[in-house]
Amino acid sequence: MCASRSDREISIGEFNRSKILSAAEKEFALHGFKGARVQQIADRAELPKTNVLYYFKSKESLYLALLEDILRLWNSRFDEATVGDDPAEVLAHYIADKMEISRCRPDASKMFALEIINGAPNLNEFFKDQHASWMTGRVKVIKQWIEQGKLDATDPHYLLFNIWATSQHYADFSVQINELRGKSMTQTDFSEATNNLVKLILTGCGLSVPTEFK
Amino acid sequence: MCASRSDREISIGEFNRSKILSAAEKEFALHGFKGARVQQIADRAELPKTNVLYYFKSKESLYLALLEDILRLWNSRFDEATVGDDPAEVLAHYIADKMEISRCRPDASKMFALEIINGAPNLNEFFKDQHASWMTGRVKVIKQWIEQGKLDATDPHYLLFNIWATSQHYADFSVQINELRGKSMTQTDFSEATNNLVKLILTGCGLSVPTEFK
DNA sequence: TAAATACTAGACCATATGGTCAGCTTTTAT
DNA sequence: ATAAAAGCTGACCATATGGTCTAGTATTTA
Repeated sequence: MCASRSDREISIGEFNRSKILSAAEKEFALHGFKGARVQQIADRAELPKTNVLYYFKSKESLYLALLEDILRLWNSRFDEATVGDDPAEVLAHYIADKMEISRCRPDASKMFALEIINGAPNLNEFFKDQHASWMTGRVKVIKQWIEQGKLDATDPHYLLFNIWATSQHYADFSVQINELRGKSMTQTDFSEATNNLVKLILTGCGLSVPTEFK
Repeated sequence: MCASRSDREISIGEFNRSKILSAAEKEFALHGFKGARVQQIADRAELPKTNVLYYFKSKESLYLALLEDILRLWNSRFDEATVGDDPAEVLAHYIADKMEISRCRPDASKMFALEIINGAPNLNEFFKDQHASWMTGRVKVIKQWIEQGKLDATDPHYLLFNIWATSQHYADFSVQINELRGKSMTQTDFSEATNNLVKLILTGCGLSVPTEFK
C-alpha cells in the first residue's frame, strides 16, 4: 500500500521519524497542541505510542520540531526583492508561492494558523525578531515602489496581510470551501484561484497583471 | 472591578450563564474544543467547575450553545440583496460588516475558524445546507451583476472567499498583526483597514468606491 | 412564611493522558 | 563473527480530565 522503506536507502530511524512527523503534522493541524493526542499520532503513523516517544522526547519537542520545519517554508523570492525589481512580477510570484504552499502543505498552514490563534506561545523571540525585521525590510521596499510611482499609495502592512489572508484561506478553510463549491480543489482550480487572486491584488494596487498569470 | 449583577435586573442564572459563555468563548477560541479545559473556563468565569456543569450539561453542550450563537452573527444586509441593488454599495457594506465582527467579536471568529480547521465536526447538516443555499443565492446575484456589466467578470465563489479571508484575518491572526505592527489595532486602525480592503476588493472587481469608504 | 425551586460546592470517580523503564530484538560497524 | 549501537515495546505510573453525587444554602413563589 503506502509508504515503505526501500532497504538501505535510509535508516529505519529516518524512515520512522518522517512517518511520525507527517502523522503529527496532521494531528496538530486538526486539534492544535493541547488537543492533539500522542496516541492518535502513533495510530496514524502505525507505530506504538512508546515508539513515538522514543524518537521524540516529548509531545512538545515533536511539536517544536515540526514548527521549526514549517517556518522555513516561508522563505521566498520576495525576501530578496529590491526597489529595482518590478513590483508586478515580484508580488504575483509571491502570491503564487503562497498559494502553492496552501495546495501542497495545507496541514503546515493549518498548524501555523492554530499556533497564531493560540497566541503564538511557541514562537520564540528569535523568530519574532526575524519576522519583524523581514517585515520592516519588505515594507521599506514597497514604500519605495510607491514613491517611484510604480504602485498606488497603500499601506504596505495591509497589502501583505491581505496576501497572507487570502492565500492561507485556501488551506485553512479548505473544508468550508469544498463544502460550498460542492467539490474539492484540483490543481487546475488552484491555478485559476491563483490567477484570480493575482488579478485582484495587483489591480487593486494599480499594477497590471503579468501575462503568465492570465 | 468588572462585571457585576445589579440586583433584580437579571436572575443569578442568567448572569452566571453569560459569564460562563463569555469565558468559554475565550477558552475555545484559544484551544479549540478538545484543547479547552472545563476547569480553565470555570477559573476565567470565577466560578467553581461544578457550577459550570450545573448550567451546561457538558463541555460539548456548552460548545454547541456558543457555536449556535456565533452562526447567527453571520446574518447581514447582503443576504437580501438583489440584482437591482448597487454592487459597490452592497459589497462595501458587507466587507465593513465582516470587519466589524472581527473587531468586536474576535473570539467568535477564532472559534469558528478552529471549528472549520477541525473539519467542522459540529456543524450539522441543517447549517451546512442553509449555508450552501445562501451561497447559491448570492452567487446567482453576483452573476447577474456581471451579466448586466455592473461588475467585471470574476468567479463569485472566489470573490466571497476573498472577502471572508481578508476580514476574518484581522480577528484570527490578530496576534501576528499586533506583533508585526508593533501595536494593537485601534478602532481608527480598523476603520482605515476597512477602507483599504474595500478599495482593494472593489477596484479589483472594476467597481468604484462609495464616498463613505474613502 | 412555608414550600418549592434555583444555586453552590466539596468530595469523589472512572477514564484518559503524557511519559518512564527495563528488558528485549534488530541493525550496523569492525 | 561479534560486540556495540540502535531500535522496539509491554507494563507501569502520576497526574489531569470530564463528569457525578450529595448535602447543603439562597431565592422565589404561593
